Amino acid sequence: MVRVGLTTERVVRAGAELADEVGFDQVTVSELARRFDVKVASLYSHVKGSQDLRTRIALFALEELADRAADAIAGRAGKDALIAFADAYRDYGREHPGRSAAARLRLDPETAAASAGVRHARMTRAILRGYDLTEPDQTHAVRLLGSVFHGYSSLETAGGFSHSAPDSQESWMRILDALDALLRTWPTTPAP
Amino acid sequence: MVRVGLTTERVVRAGAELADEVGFDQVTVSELARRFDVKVASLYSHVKGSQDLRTRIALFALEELADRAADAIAGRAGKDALIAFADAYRDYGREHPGRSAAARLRLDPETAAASAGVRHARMTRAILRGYDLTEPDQTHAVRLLGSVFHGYSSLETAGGFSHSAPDSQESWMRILDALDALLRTWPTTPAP
DNA sequence: CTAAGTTGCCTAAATGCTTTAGGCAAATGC
DNA sequence: GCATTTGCCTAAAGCATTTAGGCAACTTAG
Repeated sequence: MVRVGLTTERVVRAGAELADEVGFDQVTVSELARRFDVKVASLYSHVKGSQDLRTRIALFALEELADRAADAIAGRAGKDALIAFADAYRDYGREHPGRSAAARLRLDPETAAASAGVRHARMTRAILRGYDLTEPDQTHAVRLLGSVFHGYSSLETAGGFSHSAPDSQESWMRILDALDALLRTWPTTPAP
Repeated sequence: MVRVGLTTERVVRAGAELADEVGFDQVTVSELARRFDVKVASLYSHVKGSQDLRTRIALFALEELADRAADAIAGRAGKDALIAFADAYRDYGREHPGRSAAARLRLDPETAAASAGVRHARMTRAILRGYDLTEPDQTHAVRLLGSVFHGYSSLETAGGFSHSAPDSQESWMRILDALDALLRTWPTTPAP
């Protein structure tokens, strides 16, 4: 009996790769076992089950994405920072569609609170310090940016913007220009 | 043998209700059979299988949502129309989380092209006629609005905005104010 | 270096969802 | 009333999930 050297870490990482290949909701403990050339039951020592595996992949993706975003904004400010930050999200979604979908998994409140999700929120606030927003407008803006990054990435991955002009890259740049302009002139009071 | 009176229509509708109760990705042909008090195999005359069922629920949701959005914008223009339209999306997500998730299912290109998705795109363009955007800025704006509606609804359903101030309704209103302002002053050329 | 303990992977088995094949009975139409 | 279509059935095979219990291979202490 040869030991493959499984650990929770390695299982989750392989799960993330599998997600990128076949889609996050097609990730299965059985397929993972096949890839490790190991019996299914063996994985249950490292992962509580299918749901636990998915949650762990989600946490892993959130962490990885937060690391990338942090790298992207380091040493930048203002619009530069906004663009680098936004690009980190979009690029992650294009390079790792499965992990990106995983990062959007609904987590229960305690898990979410202990996840890298809070780093994402903090970084978004940091970006917004380059603009002149008072609380609670800053919170509204955090939610807007989250929605746009999340939504755009999701639609783009679903193929929503392919096969039609102008290309996605063009729209993305113009949307970021627009968001930058919006944040600089954020309407304090409802427009007439 | 009593006949229940199954049709594809009824099966799909029940599937949509099931999705709202247990979540779109927990929808199962078996559970549906249980609810109709019918054997599983019986459903396979009405639906090709699990994947087909999910796709049909997605198409149903897209249609229903398009109808609602169309009602919402009828007789309105400008910011009024924008808000009514956006609210239709958000309300649908809150009333029908499962169907709303279904509407975000990735469809293959031909299916998508034949779906109510194209009505959504057309309506979004109609909203934007109230603003002074030239092509291709209109397309960029369509994509931005799609991302925001999609993303906000998805994050809100995931519980992202609960348990923190200000409440989601407040943010939503301020975000729509901001989008309206943005569309009225859409930056034609990248800001410096 | 060996014995004891721990860990890693195994076999076995139950449960449940999916899907196909083929059959009988109820509704429908001539 | 009879034939056809349609609706739901039984049966069975395949695969994913999950738990229980076992043996072999590492690790560590004496």
